[in-house]
Amino acid sequence: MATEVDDGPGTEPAEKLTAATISLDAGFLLAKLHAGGSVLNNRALAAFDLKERSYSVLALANSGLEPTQREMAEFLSLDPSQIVALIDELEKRGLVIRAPGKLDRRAKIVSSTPEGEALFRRAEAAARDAESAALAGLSAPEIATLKGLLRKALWGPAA
Amino acid sequence: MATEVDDGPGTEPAEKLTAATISLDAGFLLAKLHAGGSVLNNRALAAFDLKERSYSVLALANSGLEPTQREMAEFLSLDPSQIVALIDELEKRGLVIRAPGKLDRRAKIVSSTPEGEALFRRAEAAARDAESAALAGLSAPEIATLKGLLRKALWGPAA
DNA sequence: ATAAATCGTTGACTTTTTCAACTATCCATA
DNA sequence: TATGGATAGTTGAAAAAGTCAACGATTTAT
Repeated sequence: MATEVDDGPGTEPAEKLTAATISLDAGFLLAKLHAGGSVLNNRALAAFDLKERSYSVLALANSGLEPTQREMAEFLSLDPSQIVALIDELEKRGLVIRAPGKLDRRAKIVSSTPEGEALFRRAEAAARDAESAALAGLSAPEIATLKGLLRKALWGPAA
Repeated sequence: MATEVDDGPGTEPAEKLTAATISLDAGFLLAKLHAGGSVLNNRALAAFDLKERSYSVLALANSGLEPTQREMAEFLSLDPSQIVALIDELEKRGLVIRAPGKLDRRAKIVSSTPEGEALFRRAEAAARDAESAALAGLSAPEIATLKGLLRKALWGPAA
């Protein structure tokens, strides 16, 4: 991530390079939209002393799905050691707790404290607003279509 | 990014966490699909001693649009200093050249050498295959819709 | 019982990102 | 037509993120 995006997408200064063939590349488009959204997201989450990463960990801890750290790592496309650091931080702040896995005591299940849940609720609302800003160029049905396609690409028709 | 993705999407081992509300978050979906695609992309580009970053710079140099480094930086959501390093590398390999801007001599226009163009053609084909693999879960029309929505979100209905 | 595999953790290492200078050049305007 | 402020590229340093191999504790397979 770097410069650009000061007031959300749509405010860019010309973008003559959109004519380059790389702007038809899905990977590039995903990266660029993600980059712009990240700026807005992190800006919104900073009010809660969270970043995209710690927010997503907090979200999984709040899911009620009792995820292990390993599952979090895989789901978030992060190295297990990065999860350790993120959870250390959240745990230190009293937002999540580690508990030994019920049927596998090697694993640790991460869940949210009441404080963590309260913070998550507020952060979630802010993140939703940031997403709206990042996708302001799309209508509600278009956003639904977009998300549906992304989900299908990731997990197939099932999910 | 990190672990996962060994044979493209659709080969994941369960993904129980898809039920978490964060998997409805556009930012998360964009990041995750991009992460998976990046692994495939970089794997494919490694055969040409390129990474996603250097490939995208090479692509812009091959666009015929005579981009300046600044324009590249903004378009690729990178810091200008990162562009310097990427171009240094490509220039050292004889794939691109810097030329002073015609009407602004501060700016440097980056364009491709014949060698750079030849390499780009081959790398482009490999990148296309990697994209197909990353989006294997979608049909051709769905991919077109997805790209269209991403482009619209970024640049509005025009582009 | 034993061996191999897995989970979380640590620490080292590399890469990427961020940011503040600095030079050269451009632009505005007095 | 000078002069001041902005902008393009570059450099270098510092912070953050990513990669990877090892280890103890535990589980699974034999």
